[in-house]
Amino acid sequence: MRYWLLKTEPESFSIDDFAKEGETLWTGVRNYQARNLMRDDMAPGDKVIIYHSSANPSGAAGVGEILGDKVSDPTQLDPKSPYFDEKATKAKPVWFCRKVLFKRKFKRLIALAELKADPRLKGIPVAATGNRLSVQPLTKEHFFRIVSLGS
DNA sequence: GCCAACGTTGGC
DNA sequence: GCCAACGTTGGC
Repeated sequence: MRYWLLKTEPESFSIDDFAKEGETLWTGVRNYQARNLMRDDMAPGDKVIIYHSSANPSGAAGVGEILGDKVSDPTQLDPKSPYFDEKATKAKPVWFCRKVLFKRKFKRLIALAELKADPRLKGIPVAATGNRLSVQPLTKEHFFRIVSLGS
């Protein structure tokens, strides 16, 4: 089993939206490295930290779990979607997503400043300068440290 | 709103 | 294949 961090902008999809919906297709990833991680390296049962980006403050908001196999991202075929990709076809999709199950919301948001300051989270990708990847691998230790900070 | 960091595009 | 220009992300 692997552990991941998934970024979302709470203005468009927050941990509360996620809690309300219960499960969601994690669409809209449009970066090849992030896509490859979602498509090739995720597996059902993997655990994810939901991270609020471009927020006040930004930080870790809760936990989810990967459900099922990779899925063609339906937004790439929708001309009305901001994620529409004219190079993609139904037969040859370019972008993939996963269904993610809501597990829980943290008792408090663990702000980025706190993630950066925690010695047990040394080396965590989201704290690195300029790291824009929206899907990031986490070590088991880092994952459980964040969970314990949020419990 | 600023700007640093990074990814992508496209000319050559 | 190099690299400058440009667009985007995302913290502050």
